[in-house]
Amino acid sequence: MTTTTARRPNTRERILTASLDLFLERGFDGTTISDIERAVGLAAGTGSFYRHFRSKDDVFVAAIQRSATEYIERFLGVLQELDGIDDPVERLRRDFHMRLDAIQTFDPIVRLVTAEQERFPELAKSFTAGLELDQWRLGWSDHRLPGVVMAALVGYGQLSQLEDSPYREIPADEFIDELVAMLTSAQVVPPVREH
Amino acid sequence: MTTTTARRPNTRERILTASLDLFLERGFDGTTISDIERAVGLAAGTGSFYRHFRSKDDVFVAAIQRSATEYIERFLGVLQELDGIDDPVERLRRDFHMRLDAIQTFDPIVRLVTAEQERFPELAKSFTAGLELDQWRLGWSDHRLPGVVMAALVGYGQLSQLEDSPYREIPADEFIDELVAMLTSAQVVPPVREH
DNA sequence: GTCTATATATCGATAGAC
DNA sequence: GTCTATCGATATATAGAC
Repeated sequence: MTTTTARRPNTRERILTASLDLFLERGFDGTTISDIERAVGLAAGTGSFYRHFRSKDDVFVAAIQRSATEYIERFLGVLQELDGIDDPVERLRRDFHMRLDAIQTFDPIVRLVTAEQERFPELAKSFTAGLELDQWRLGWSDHRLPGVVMAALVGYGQLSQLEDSPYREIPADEFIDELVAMLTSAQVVPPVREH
Repeated sequence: MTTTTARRPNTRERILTASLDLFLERGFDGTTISDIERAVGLAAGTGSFYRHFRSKDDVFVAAIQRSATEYIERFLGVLQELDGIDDPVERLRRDFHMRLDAIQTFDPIVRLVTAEQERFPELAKSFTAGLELDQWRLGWSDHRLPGVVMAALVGYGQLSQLEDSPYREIPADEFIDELVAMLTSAQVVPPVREH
């Protein structure tokens, strides 16, 4: 019903998703405009791409920012969902699963951004803003366990994605259950959030 | 005293170190031969580089492999040094410090290699061979704590290098001491190595 | 909105004079 | 061992026909 650009042709959207895949796979320099055109069904080598984006830099920034938005939205969504859970232990478990999912899903994108952060310095902030790791506000001096547990979760997220890592043998459920058990037995189950 | 190539002119060596810095900073594609020539004092744009290396791929592989060698040598050196320590707790502490140091020092290089692993698949193995994370051979089914602790160490290594991370406030000494304390109080202090 | 054709620039690499 | 000059390939981006 709008008359501007939301009509129908989603070529721009398809370029956005296809180019993100290519950037993740081959990096910024390793991806050519022709690659992007080919990926969305346009003839490679022709400048058809430029009817949808002004430059290669443009589509990179747009693709990353779209991911960052999606990331933060998912993060906040699950966080809201968590508020409906009464049992603090179960809430903690779900919280860990959500964080692990976020780490594993968006890790490649974060790596891409950090790899290209000399060229696009402002993009790095799009992600660091979303993930507040010290949400509990339990300082290191008060209790050490939460800090260790959170680090372990991040470490597991990294290690379980490595090729020959023994952590691939450990299911995420079990690892998280162990972290939750450590916290509960030490009686350190903080309120996950307060609004 | 040899007559082959070990005479004096260290231009090759200087290219090696300079190009590694450039690759780390700008990536493989982002670094040009002219950049390398300029960095070592040769006239940019002339092919003087090619009197020392046959191609850009060549210098990349050589630079990475040199780093991998240095990495493994340091790793094994500290490991040998560790054998001279009788107190198992102190040995564990030193072991953790060594691993953390390795993680933090070589993390940028590992990131570079993984980013470029489509172009140089064989290089990825240069590093994974060195760092055996399940050295203890304590499986997850036997004891869970060592797996959690090792993941925490890796996670701390990553998190303490992030810009705005609260983990920057936690000294490595304290974090490692906490991990060691957790293991000792649970009476899980494995022999770090057997030869 | 897509293609043809092309301008412009840069990069990796080589041949050859010094 | 370093520089001059250059080839060939490929990349971003543009102008214009359809």
